[in-house]
Amino acid sequence: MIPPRKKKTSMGRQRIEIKRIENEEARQVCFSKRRAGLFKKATELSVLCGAEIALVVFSPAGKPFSFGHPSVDSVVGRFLSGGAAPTPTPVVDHRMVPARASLVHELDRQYLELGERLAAERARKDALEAALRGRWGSTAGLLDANLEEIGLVELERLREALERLRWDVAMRVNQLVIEVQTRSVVMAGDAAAGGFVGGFLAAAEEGVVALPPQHGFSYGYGGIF
Amino acid sequence: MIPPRKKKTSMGRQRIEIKRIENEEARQVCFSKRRAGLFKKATELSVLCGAEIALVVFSPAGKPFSFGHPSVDSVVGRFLSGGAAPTPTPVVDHRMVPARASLVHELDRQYLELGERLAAERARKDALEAALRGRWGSTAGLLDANLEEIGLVELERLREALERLRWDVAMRVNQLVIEVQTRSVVMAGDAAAGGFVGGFLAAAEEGVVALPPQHGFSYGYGGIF
DNA sequence: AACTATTTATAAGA
DNA sequence: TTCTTATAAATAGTT
Repeated sequence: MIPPRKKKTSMGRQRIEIKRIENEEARQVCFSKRRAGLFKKATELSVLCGAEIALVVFSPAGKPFSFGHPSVDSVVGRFLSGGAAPTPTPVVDHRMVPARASLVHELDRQYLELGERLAAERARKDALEAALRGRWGSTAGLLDANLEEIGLVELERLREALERLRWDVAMRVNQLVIEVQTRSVVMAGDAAAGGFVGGFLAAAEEGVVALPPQHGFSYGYGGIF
Repeated sequence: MIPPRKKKTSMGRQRIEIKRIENEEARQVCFSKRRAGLFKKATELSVLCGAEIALVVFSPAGKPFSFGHPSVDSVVGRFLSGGAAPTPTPVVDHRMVPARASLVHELDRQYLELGERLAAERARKDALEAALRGRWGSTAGLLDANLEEIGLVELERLREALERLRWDVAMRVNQLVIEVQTRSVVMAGDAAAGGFVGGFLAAAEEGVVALPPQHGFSYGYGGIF
């Protein structure tokens, strides 16, 4: 019996790397699909487990989507007003500020955060020095590190270094973009070959400009970074 | 020919109806798994498409979990204020607390002052980092190079390496948070002791989930990295 | 928007 | 909880 050979009409799902999709159209398509999937998952979680959920997503184009159970407002409200602890704040690293700070108290929080960070910088400097030499000073290097074995202190060190590197590279790239732009005719061929500059020019055309993140200064909270 | 009978050690994934799970334990297990999945999806969406996302989830037990890119507050703030572009400085809603107006003003001044002092402190730290950065590169051949002299190809390679590393670190942190959460009781005492680990644990106990590492780069999409 | 081949997520069980 | 396994569900690349 001859198995009716069905021609493969599709390559099927391919594995992809989780990093920014540079192609604009592909990015938009992916966004649409995954947004749908994300909202579905959120809905299922709230139904299955009775969990309260608030989900707000802005598309790359700036269009807002939201889901809330019972409602975005109620959940966000509960989250924001959850723990305005007026009591003695234990010494907490600035990055670990409880995620429930109120939007209204944001300025207060940043003020405290700065103070805490300032103290933390001083207090941690020595430990930092030790950790650095001990772990990274003479090893194969940052890029070869086995993340599984990295501890919290080293992780923090890594984060800071990354932040700084990212900034340095971004600056260097901006410079290159400017240089390249001034001789676009000459570089046209090379840009296409490398892809990197081309991508940046494309980004530049979108009006994208790397902001100077005051060196390791993080506004974000509610997370490690 | 006797087909080697493989005993089915598992029923595999079974299809379930999307309705409230009445069994409390099963509900908790499901919540844990699906929460992890949901946050992963949210992270992937933000990375792949550069979408701004705020996700807040309360477990059946009332424990809060959150994820935000760039931060929960910034996204929620943008959402509440009608889709305006996110501002580097989170919006403070004065309307809700009119009595605080002057206080806010004063805080604002002190805030700036603190920032200046912090900058000085940071400068010292930078010197240290610079030195260390040089050593890492000795093997990798990238990090110790003078960025001024790095060409496009190398820059692209560096970018890719950073991209990967950034993701790995974020994942590793998420994993640590999860691990730590499972020992919150044991570690509770240490958390109060303060310091980086203490703060980390404190944050973890509150269900804080690591943010995607794209802080410092402004408008949701189009960033360099 | 629809179609599949695959990858990914996850329900059960241990 | 964590690990495993079989299977359901999501989705990347195409049409």
